[in-house]
Amino acid sequence: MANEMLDDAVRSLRESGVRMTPQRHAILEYLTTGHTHPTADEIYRALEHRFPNMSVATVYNNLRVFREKGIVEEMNYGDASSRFDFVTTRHYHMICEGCGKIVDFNYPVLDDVETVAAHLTGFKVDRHRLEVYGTCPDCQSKVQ
Amino acid sequence: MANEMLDDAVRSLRESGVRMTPQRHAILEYLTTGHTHPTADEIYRALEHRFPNMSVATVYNNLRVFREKGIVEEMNYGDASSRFDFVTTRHYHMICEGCGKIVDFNYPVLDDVETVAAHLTGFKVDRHRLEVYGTCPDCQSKVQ
DNA sequence: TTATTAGATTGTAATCTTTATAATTAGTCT
DNA sequence: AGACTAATTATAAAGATTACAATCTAATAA
Repeated sequence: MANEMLDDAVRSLRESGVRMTPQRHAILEYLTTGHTHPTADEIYRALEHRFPNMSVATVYNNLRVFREKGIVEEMNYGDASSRFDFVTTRHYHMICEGCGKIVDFNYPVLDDVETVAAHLTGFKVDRHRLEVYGTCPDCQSKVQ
Repeated sequence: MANEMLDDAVRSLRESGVRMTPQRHAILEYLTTGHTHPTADEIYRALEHRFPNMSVATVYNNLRVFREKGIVEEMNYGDASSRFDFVTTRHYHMICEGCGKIVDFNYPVLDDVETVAAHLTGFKVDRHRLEVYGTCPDCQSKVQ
């Protein structure tokens, strides 16, 4: 079972002159294998047994590179640390205010907002970000 | 020229049992007089000449109170510190990726997104947040 | 295959933002 | 005015992220 997302990312990075190191590859692998929305520290702790000498700075450096190349999206929500999401298909985020859980959901891309916003502000629009906040089913049942 | 927004905020806070101190009043005043989207530190520095003994903690404490009461909105965007926005009418934010400038723009509230998201995820929806990123006119002319 | 070189990693310290804590001060209510 | 309780202050601490210099290594080509 090949990991196409991983392969694509590696290829795309190589093509733009980014070297592939074992640590870098492992971070990409982690992001593309079901681990959604981790923090930098979560990635670091998940990989430190494979790379006992890896520095936290390496995780941050790579996440910055990936962000700059459009491979991952960085999210700051609330007061916690940043979370990083491998960019695949366009989706938005539903965030639980109780436990911080993040769930993806699909919705038609809001192109009209970008058009209107560009017209009103004079900005050259690049992208937008939408997050919906609420209470997840687990936290709903806990409160009752 | 009275500041209605300020008066409303003070009244609403008083009614919910929040005491009005000179520092607290000054922070509200700052937020309602044309200073949009400041950081906690910007507020602190703007007021320290009037309140030489004021602590940074006071600014943070008050911003938390205001946020809990729905008087201000806290925004974390990018890697910088939180910015705080006095809540008036519903609006969204356009953010410049070049210089960090934030401009408000109005757009019909995206109720439908909340409904769909609630249906897809099972969350109980509370609110949403939308930000558009791009390049402001100033930065556009600089780049050329 | 080896040498080269620019980029990547490491380890650590430093920075920056935000929160915690305890003591003091000061609004608000009666 | 007095009492009660919240707010402020000052400081320390925590936590996340970045800076930096030294070392290492992936990619390239001889």
